[in-house]
Amino acid sequence: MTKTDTTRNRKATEDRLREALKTVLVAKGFGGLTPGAIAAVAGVDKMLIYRYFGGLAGLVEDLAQRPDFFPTLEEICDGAPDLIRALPVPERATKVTLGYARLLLARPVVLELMVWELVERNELTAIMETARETTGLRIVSELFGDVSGEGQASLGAITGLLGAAVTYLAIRQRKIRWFNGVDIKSEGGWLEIEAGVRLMTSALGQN
Amino acid sequence: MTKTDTTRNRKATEDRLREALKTVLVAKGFGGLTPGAIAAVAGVDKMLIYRYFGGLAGLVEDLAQRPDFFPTLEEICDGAPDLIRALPVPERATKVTLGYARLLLARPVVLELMVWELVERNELTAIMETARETTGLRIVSELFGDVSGEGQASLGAITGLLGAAVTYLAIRQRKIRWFNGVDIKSEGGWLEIEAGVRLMTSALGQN
DNA sequence: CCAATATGTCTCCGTCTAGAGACAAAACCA
DNA sequence: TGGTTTTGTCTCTAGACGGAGACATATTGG
Repeated sequence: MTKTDTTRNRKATEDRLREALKTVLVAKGFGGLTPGAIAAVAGVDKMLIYRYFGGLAGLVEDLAQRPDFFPTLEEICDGAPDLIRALPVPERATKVTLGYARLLLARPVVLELMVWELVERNELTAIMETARETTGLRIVSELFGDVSGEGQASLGAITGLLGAAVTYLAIRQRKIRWFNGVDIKSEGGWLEIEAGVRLMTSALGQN
Repeated sequence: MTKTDTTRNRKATEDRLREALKTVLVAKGFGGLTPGAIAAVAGVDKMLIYRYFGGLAGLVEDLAQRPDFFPTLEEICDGAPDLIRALPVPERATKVTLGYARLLLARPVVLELMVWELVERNELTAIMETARETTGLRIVSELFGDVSGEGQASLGAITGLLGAAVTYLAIRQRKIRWFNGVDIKSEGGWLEIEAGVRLMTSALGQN
């Protein structure tokens, strides 16, 4: 008889801890991410975090390395990368940038980990950072591999600027509504941003 | 006889604490910013932070509200706002964006406080945030007040995107060298970024 | 059915923290 | 000079933290 009970069930307990990790991250931020807080939310003893995951770092790493955690190429393209690749470069860059932004806005846990990367470098943030840098480069090359020699500017710098901008705004809107007069917590604000991105990408791919 | 001694001199002690605050902020980040750590660097007792500044919040506020702390309009324009205002919009936006970025890169303490704003909202970050939002808007209006109706995109969204991008990259380069294949810790990387900004601003002001 | 193992709880320790309060000594002032 | 104020140090409390270890109980396998 297979166990689906919730008592004395390791898998279920591990899942409770994983869920509690996300809850605590969003509620208190990474600064309040303590074994005691997670265990309290999960309703178990904090010692199980050490026994099952080797500690807090192991638990976070387990979460961050799930394939569905960080935005993927498929998600950014809404499942149809070929449709995106067929677009002219300015519209392609706009769609990808905003698609990425929308995904980030819908993933508060990811945003919290991305802030953590900006604050300190430890075993956790190092793992997340290298993983995402390589996948990020792959996504750019798969979506813009045909673009080359944008005047004096490299492809990495251009896509990086767009990605940096929306990443910053997505992170910032968690705590602060206004940035430079734009309401980054509202749908209208992000429509303004989309128009801005469209304008700034309009010069792309015209060499 | 005026006191310039360092013992039993309140003003000198206050300055030691102010300097120690900056040292600790850069060395340990805002997470390690404790009264004990600051007092240890300053070589005085932590209780003086409470007595002279009303606590840690007062000390940080004292630092952040110095007029020469955050980048000003004059600094961004390198002392000649009129020269900047006379430039065509694309070059103006490029120069201002990069000038702002260079100032941030040279001010690690400011960067640390800006990360803090992204992480949590407390009495300190609230003060810094509102102060900088208003001055930021003023700077944009003074430098780009003549620009209006950029197609569908608002001025705030465009300058906001540029500012957000370089702010994120400046914050990120403290801990992580690479972003999207660009070495944001090197001068060469920032020259790439400058070229990218120039390309993206080239469509501005052509309506 | 009984022993071995897996699961979960509990207590304990050493460390760090913010901050109050008592105290000592130097400076200032009448 | 001697009292008052300012400047600085020291001790103390109360709480949170990571994490080790002992312990209790449920499950499983022979």
